[in-house]
Amino acid sequence: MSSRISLQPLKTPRQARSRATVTAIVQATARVLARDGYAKTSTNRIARAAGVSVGSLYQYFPGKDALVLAVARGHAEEMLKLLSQAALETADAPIATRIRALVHGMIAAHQGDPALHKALVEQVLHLGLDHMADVQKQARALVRGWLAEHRDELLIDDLDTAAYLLVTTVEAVIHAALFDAPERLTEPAFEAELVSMIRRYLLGGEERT
Amino acid sequence: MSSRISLQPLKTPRQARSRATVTAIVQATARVLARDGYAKTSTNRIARAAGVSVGSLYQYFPGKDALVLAVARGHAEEMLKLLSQAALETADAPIATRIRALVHGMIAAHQGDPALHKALVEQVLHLGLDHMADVQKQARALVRGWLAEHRDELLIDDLDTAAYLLVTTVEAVIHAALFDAPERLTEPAFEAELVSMIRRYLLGGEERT
DNA sequence: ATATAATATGAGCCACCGCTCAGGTTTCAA
DNA sequence: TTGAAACCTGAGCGGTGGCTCATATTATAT
Repeated sequence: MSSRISLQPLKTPRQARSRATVTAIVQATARVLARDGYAKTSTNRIARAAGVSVGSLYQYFPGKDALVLAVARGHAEEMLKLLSQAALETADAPIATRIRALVHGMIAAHQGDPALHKALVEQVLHLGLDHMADVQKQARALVRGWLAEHRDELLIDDLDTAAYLLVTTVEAVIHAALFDAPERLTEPAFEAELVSMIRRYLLGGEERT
Repeated sequence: MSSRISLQPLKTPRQARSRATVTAIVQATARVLARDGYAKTSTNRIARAAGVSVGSLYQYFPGKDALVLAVARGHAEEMLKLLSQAALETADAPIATRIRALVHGMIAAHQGDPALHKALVEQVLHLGLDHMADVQKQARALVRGWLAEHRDELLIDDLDTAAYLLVTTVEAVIHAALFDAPERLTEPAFEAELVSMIRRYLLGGEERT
């Protein structure tokens, strides 16, 4: 199913000039993706937006997919950093607070450039998730570790499945909202409800919302 | 953003022969979508797979998108039917049972043709969700009504937000699993965990999984 | 200063895609 | 039986997209 074609950059730039070219191309990819959406994103367009010729583009990237993947990887790593940072900052806070912080962070991270996120979700599905498998694995490991810290306070037993479910749920729900009603992401009610779903899943409790 | 172009079929077939052609085309669309994925799906391919000429195709559908939408709509309505049916069949059962039945039904419905579902998710994102908005609205209304039936037993207050969150979560989680690990859908642990997340969200409770 | 490697250019090839249209075949009603 | 309407056909048009390659420019090493 998933192509085994390498999507890694081809030649690694040696001079400062070419390194600038490469970053310009990646940034342009993000811009075009955000502005024109998936369908209208072409290598020629990207090259033009980067102020670079198509030839240069193909000197460093094997094709369109590699570019998109590069952008997607960058963003995924941003998310990952954000996640671990939020976990660190709330290290001593009660669990409920930590949950809120994590969910809030994830939602906030998607506010920035919704159009880009939409295009990326679309494209990543198209390319196949296996190219992002490692990043997702890291995210799950992070959450799993965090669940383990609070193990005795939690209702769940199977930490692996729980971590998978949590990561998937938060990501998927945010993405879904992004697509069919971006303004919902800013509504406090939405965030609060997602938080309380997770909180009750992990902690139980009879308190109403 | 979203095109206002009508995606309805153009001419309505009058003779039995042409009705057969139309259904053959729609079915072929589903097959090609499932087999070749979004990228390689073209009108010529669909026509060939349907044993029909492109010309015939364009006599009944304004374009590629209309075809995909027709398939997507069909599947969405199947889901809807399945949902309301499951709700009816468990009308007198305790809530926990109903939750399990609904989740199980949704998961089971995606077992059939995972590849087709993948392609559809991809395509629907690509076309814009607004074309499916009515179906999703119906689904939310259904769940909302079902929540209202049990209102006094539930911890939630804002039924609308809850319904939105529930529909989105179940759909999104299933789709996510479909993409990065289809076999997970068959694991009982996965289903059980999703069920208990929802159960505790709605009912609270301290019982462990 | 000069040779060599690294980098950049962009017109254009080829393959494919959505879609049309002029002309054939089948069905139906009178 | 016959004419009109419904239906089907498929070569091919216009367009685009991914990608290459012959050539030009710039950096580096000696």
